[in-house]
Amino acid sequence: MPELPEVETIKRDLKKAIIGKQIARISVYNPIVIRFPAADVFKKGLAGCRIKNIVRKGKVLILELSNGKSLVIHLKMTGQLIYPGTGKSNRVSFYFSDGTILDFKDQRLFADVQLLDDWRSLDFIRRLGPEPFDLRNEEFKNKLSAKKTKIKPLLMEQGFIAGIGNLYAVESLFRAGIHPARPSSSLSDGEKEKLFKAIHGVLTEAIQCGGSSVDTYVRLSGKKGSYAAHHRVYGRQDEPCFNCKTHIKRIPLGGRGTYFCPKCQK
DNA sequence: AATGGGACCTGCGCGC
DNA sequence: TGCGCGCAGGTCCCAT
Repeated sequence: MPELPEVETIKRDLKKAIIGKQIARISVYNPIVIRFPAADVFKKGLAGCRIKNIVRKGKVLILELSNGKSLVIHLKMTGQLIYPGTGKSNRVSFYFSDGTILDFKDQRLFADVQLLDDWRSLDFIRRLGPEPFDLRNEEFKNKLSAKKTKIKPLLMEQGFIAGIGNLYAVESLFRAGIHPARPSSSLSDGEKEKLFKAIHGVLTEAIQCGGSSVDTYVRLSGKKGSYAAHHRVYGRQDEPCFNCKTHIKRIPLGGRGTYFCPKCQK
């Protein structure tokens, strides 16, 4: 699932590949994924634009265009951007004036794209919490103290902190040795700091690896990210903990599969 | 007010 | 072999 490290990887890949390129035309194979505006307006609004800059906010990817508008893309779970593409996308293909193609694909039809005048005024963006790498330890501690919610669903809340999903929430909590169902406010100062460092460590390493290719995630080139080999708990139900050999448990929390070591995480 | 659960979707793996 | 079911999860929406 594309979370912060995966979207950041795609952003960096895109920056190297398509900055300055001009969109000549667009093919829409399934208009449902175009959230705004209507498909014909979307196509007309993009034709002739150049890609000026690419930004990431949480899990959202923003392509800033030469006409001042922005293409806002959320990959949700199975969205993919492929470049150079073939035009054989199941959702949308962007044809550049140099003949190359950017394919936007999606298996489950959850991902969406929209063409906006001002991406900063989009509700979802405005409600986002701080970027993990912009957040300071002290601030993070205060935010945790103010909440009584279970820590794992809280970390996945985009309005609390931006970009963390199920996978990186459980990996961070394992590293910090914290049980995922602990109330946020019950964490000691030391635990809060440990968690802060764990989040930074996990996200940093995942970005260095180009993300985690579980399910359908691939980089812009179509190649996989390599961080899945470093997962310590995610998807490892009933397998032995790398630290203590205890079997990894899976419980539903926040409606999602939550993996943890019952011995290492208290 | 905060929290939990279902809906949205489709491919895959499992058990019978 | 083949079918049906559960699961995967980001976000929105509704109910409690």
